[in-house]
Amino acid sequence: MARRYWLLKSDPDTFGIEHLKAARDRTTMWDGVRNFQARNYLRDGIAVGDGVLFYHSQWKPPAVVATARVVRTGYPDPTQFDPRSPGHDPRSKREAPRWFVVDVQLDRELKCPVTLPQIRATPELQEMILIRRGRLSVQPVTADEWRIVTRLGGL
DNA sequence: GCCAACGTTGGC
DNA sequence: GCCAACGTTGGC
Repeated sequence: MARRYWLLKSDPDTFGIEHLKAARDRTTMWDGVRNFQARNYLRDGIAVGDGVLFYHSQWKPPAVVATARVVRTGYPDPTQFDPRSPGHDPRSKREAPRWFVVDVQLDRELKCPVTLPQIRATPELQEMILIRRGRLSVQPVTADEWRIVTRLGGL
């Protein structure tokens, strides 16, 4: 299967590019997603080797800041079983987990972040789910969109 | 911090 | 199966 592309949003106050750079192997488990549509992509859609646009949400302005690569896919989010975790979900059972994660490894930091206003202002990017439908923290990106965004970012 | 968009939940 | 209530997301 051809390599596919995704955009993953994270609030940098919780987990941002600086955290990822500091992580062991520059790799992190992408936990905490609690939206079913996003969950389905994490569980069923994303494959090892797929490309990731790392996006800082809740930032001024929000922006794509780096590319990353998927290094492990589709396993249960351990935080859902942890009563002390903010991600705890009492409805999750070990044998029937509700929430899933992938592992991503930092690839390249963009030379200049590609901001949401910039994306909105780019005619070729009008079909991005980021624009068409907000509030989805895991979303597919086309190969064309990937190429345009990374180019705007100076890669 | 507000609130709009959207999805899930649950009473009936 | 409808739909109002509720929770989450995320731009502003």
